[in-house]
Amino acid sequence: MIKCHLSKLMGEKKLKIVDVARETGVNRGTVTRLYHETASRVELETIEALCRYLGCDVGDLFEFVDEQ
Amino acid sequence: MIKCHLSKLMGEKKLKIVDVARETGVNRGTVTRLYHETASRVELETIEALCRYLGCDVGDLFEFVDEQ
DNA sequence: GCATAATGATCTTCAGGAGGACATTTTGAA
DNA sequence: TTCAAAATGTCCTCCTGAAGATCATTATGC
Repeated sequence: MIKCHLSKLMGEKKLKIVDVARETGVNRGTVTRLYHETASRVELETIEALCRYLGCDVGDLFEFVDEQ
Repeated sequence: MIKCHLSKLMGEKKLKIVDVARETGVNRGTVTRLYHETASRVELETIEALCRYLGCDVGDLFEFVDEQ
């Protein structure tokens, strides 16, 4: 599965969902879905905005977890 | 921007688009879009299949390139 | 206690990926 | 070189889910 670490990254910086949505321009519903890992599709634009805002790379945000 | 290194990864292994599509179960059109970097949205399921098949992590497949 | 902010949940709209079909190009064997 | 099969590019339709807005509920702090 692909694990999204947005909640962890946000937690480390004590960020709120509204903060991330407001500062990145990404829709709040989208941030919420990624935060709770209920998203199954992502816009590359969204990934870019989050990486830029969080100062991280794609690999920090998403991780491939092999669970055969 | 978010750069997709699928073409590079495929080139290193001398893989064809059909190979990747057939082996991963991902639609050929989707592989083509990622190969030519014309995709703007990705299914997490697709990323998972590609990572598993290529034996790489998400960060190897997608890279955040800051170009302010 | 109350006002404000934050979050969760739901609905509609719509862009674009998924999947399939067809045309064209490339490849390789005869 | 010729021809058939494979690979790729392109176009079309369908359908999912992000985007955006709104409302109800919960949390925060003054």
